[in-house]
Amino acid sequence: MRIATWNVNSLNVRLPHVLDWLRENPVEVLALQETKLVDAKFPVEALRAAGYEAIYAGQSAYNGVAVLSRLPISAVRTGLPGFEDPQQRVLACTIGPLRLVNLYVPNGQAVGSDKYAYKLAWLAQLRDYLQTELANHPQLAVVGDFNIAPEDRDVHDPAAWAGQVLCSEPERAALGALLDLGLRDSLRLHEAAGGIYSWWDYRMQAFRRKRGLRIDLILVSPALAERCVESRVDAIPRGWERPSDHAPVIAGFAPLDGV
DNA sequence: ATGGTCGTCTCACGA
Repeated sequence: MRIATWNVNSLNVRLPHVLDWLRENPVEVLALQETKLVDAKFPVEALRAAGYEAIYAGQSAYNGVAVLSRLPISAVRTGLPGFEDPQQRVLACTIGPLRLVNLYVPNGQAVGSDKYAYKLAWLAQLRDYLQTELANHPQLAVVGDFNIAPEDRDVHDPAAWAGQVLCSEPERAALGALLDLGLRDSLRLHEAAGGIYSWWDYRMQAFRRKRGLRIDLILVSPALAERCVESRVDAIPRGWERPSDHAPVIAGFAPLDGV
């Protein structure tokens, strides 16, 4: 089973890329962030024709998360329990033996800003939620745009980014608290090298200059980590015409235990 | 050269 996550920065604009990518990479599950679509405008039919069922939690203009799956989806929930929020950033579901939590973590704008405080509060609530999900679902994957580069090897210029939003110590500590639950960063199960990124700013020709950050992650529970045989970023779509600023991340698993 | 680009609810804001 292969799963993937991709911040598409408007599914309205990026639907052709998603369909093209799925033709080449027919993963069982694709989690999307920043769909920026109200639910009434979600392209259910185009995705069904491509072989994918969809669930989605959208809003106008900002945020929005969705899960596409070749297999039936059940036990759907949106949002963080105990955290009232009109921003659509969390979508959890069960697909066969897999429990999936799809996240669009707040960006945080700048260290010290109101949005940064919201990000840290959100991440603290997320930790409690994931503790519960992990207790209920041993085969748990937590995927999405985390808007945090875990370590300096995930940053093209760590000195320039030191202390900045996406790299600050409180953000990394909040991510560390998720890892302390027992979740593992799947890419690091297989790859120790730096220079692997999933997001490149649209400005300054950052992609051409290889100036990126790895902020899109697939975290896996211990039972999934044992079965994880592959995890990588597919940077190719970032080079397509009119791309998202993020690339898809893929993880592959040996057959999972049935539910 | 202290910006530079995208997407959207577009002359402003969020990322």
